[in-house]
Amino acid sequence: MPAETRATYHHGALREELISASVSLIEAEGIGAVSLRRVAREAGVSPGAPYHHFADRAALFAAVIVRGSALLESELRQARAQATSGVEALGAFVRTYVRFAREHPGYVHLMLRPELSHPDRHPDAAHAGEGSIDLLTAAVVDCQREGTAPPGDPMPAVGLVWALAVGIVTLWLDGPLQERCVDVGTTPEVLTAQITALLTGLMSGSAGRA
Amino acid sequence: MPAETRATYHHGALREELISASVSLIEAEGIGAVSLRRVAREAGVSPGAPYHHFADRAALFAAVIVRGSALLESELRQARAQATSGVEALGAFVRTYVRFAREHPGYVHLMLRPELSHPDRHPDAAHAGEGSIDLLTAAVVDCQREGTAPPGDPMPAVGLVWALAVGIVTLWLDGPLQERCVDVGTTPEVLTAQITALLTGLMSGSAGRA
DNA sequence: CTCAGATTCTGAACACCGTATAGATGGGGG
DNA sequence: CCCCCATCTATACGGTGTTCAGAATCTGAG
Repeated sequence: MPAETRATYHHGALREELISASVSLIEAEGIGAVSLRRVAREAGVSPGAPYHHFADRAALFAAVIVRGSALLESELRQARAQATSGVEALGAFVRTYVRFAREHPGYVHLMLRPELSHPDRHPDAAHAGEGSIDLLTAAVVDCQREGTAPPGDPMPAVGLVWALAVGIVTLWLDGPLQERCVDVGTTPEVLTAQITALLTGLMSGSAGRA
Repeated sequence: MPAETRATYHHGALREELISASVSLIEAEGIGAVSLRRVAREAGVSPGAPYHHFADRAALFAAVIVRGSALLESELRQARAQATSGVEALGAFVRTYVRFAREHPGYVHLMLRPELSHPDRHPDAAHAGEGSIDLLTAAVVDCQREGTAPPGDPMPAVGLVWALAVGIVTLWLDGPLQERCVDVGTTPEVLTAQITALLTGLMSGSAGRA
């Protein structure tokens, strides 16, 4: 079943291996090195083979995103289960996302480049992250129950925490945050305090509607 | 001097027009539609012509980034001049960045995709954003003088504000923030409160070193 | 004004890319 | 057992980044 000049004519698990090969290739040589032909070559098949499993290149990348989002969501769910309060869960989410991006940069690089997966044509990729957003929303609602987030529409707070995580991850993957700043992923109590402060800011401002 | 089947054999200002055409093309058809040949065609010139002004495709995109960063920096400088405190300046920075991304998405899309400009091979693009970071750092130092940011290394606070801005802009350009959340760019007092709260969190935590 | 040299652009070429198609291969149901 | 059909190969087409020889034009020195 593995690659490496396989013996059988049929691959057996080409679809899954194309997804894995994409992730590995991004992590080894960067997103700029990823092409359908290259991924196929890496899996030991001809350039046309992927088209029996994916409609086009964007569909392959959409499948990578679906897999990565499921992985991330399960880690986020685990992080929330270990948290003892909504605010703690939010801090854990950001830390978990940053750690996930460091451990699986291939998935995250693709998640952050929607032009490669054409979410408008591949709705499964567009909706892949919704489970994670639901978790985030639930944690914000917990905060509202605990009085640590303003009542009303939780979406502004969700968007802000989400943006903070995406920003940290982006700057991390691109390099500048690694070079200039402290490793935010390994200082949980500081980050939790920052998330708390963020929600406090949301509370003190006239948020909820704007 | 304009494009559109020019009369003269020599273009006259091809370098600048290639940069502008890149930005326009991104804004009109998205980053996926941008290729060197297409940009050259848009400027009314043969595929080989750009190579007399740029070493390769990445060099053209690096020049776009340099121009966009200068534009952004001047707007950030203006925002800081109008602020009456360090914290207010930080809020103004984030709002200005978000507004800039909405008004000039072509520049920002390229700034957020370093694999297209190869910053390692084109150091001018790598250092293009440093002026803006210096402004951000100066504002954080102002906060430290005002007692609204913790003393010591300002970089953790700089990184956090920077990440927040990048995250909001990324989610905005990619769509999800537009669909789900409130327009954070038009609610200055709320955002300022959030930045204040962020710095308060940095202060209360054991920040500065980690 | 003339004309040589440097600069800018064209057009053809190369390898690689995404994608489509026709045909070879072989595993699974009658 | 054998035929069907999903899977894979081989090949082809247009588009892309890049190179290069040569044509067109600008420049400035005489």
